[in-house]
Amino acid sequence: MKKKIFALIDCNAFYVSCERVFNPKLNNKPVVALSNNDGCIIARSKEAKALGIKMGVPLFKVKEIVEKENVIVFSSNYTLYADMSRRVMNIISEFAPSIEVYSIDEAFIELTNMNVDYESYVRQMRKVILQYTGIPVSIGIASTKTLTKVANHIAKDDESLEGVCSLVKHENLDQVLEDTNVADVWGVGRQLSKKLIANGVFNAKLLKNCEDAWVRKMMSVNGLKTVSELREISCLDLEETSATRKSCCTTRSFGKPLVNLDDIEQAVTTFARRATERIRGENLTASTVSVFLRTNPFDRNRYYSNSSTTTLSYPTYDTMQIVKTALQLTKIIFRENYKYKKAGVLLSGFYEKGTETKDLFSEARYRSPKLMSAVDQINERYGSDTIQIATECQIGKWKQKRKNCTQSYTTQLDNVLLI
DNA sequence: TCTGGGGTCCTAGGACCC
DNA sequence: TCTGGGGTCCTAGGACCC
Repeated sequence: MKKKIFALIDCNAFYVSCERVFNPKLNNKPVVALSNNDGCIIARSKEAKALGIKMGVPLFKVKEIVEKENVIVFSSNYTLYADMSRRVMNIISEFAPSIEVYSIDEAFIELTNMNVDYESYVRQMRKVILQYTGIPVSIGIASTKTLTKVANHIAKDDESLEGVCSLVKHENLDQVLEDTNVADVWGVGRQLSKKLIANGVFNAKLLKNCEDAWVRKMMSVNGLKTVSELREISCLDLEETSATRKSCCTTRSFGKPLVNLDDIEQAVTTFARRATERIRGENLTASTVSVFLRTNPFDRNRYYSNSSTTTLSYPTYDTMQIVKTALQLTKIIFRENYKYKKAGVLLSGFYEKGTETKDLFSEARYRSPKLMSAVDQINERYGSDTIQIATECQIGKWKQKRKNCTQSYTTQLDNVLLI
């Protein structure tokens, strides 16, 4: 069988890079971007990494370094990041016959049947992405997706490679794998790496040489795929057509703990509305609604967490219907005298709109599409959350912390920079 | 004081069937 | 003294990814 060729394009410190595009003064300075609610650090510039700031740490734990070293801190601006991502992905699409957008800052492409010199071809792509968007990327090339991940790490770590690393005709792949910690292999997370290391499997080369039966027992079927891919046997194809999703969840931590049912209902209403708007945008109806509530899990003294799920008597994308259901579920699981920190609404059991099983009353139920599409159009034009459900329309006590957020430079006309 | 959000997949175990 | 075998489906929990 002909060897396949994949490339993985990964934006460097993506959120930080987005901020730098619109504020070049940030170049060469330590910069970090935060998760929602200004909780954890989820993107770091090279300079911030060099200060020892780890991925995913809560901001308050590195406060000293941040203050002492003048680290510049941004609240996350997903509107901006999503739009910049779209631009990067569009450029990548022009360079490859097929693309899998794997996350907001990553994409796989397949180069198998392209009659080009892979390395110089992706270098050209890298140059164009930087020129058109200002976003620097790293690219790994290899014969399996798992190996492109390894290649990508090397491209990021070794500056002499100028952003591109190919393992396609690498003389000593085994040496590369030996230098790769087992925990850094794609598909090996915290728990698995602990187990593997306890069994003497420290690096990717040792993992590659494990027996299949042992791997199957240790890491289940997906582990077997990972190991095969380390052996240059491609098991994971490019997933171009994003399969219709199976669930859609909107969840937030609250800016401060909530005690009253009223306040929580307000938040749940917003979550249910947003989730419904999202599935409506994908032309799906949902048949199952779940709500969950929980207190702060870091405070074990008075911890409470619960969820409740119900199946609707018919699938719908009607905001009012889903909000009503979500509020009923909220009342079921709510308990007095707890400080709630987080809640969420999960929709699932999807149907493509129109493929639901019809019954005698279907027509009567579908009286809302016109109203829903009017709402969607208004929100599209004037900004999401322009039209809300009445219970949301007070000052939300649950609103998140977002101390230092930049503007929507690329999606709001009045936020466009003046030069 | 302060600890993200959004997904997918696999497995084990229980309920149920004949 | 002694209690089958083979199957499906569902769910909760745990693992992984970014």
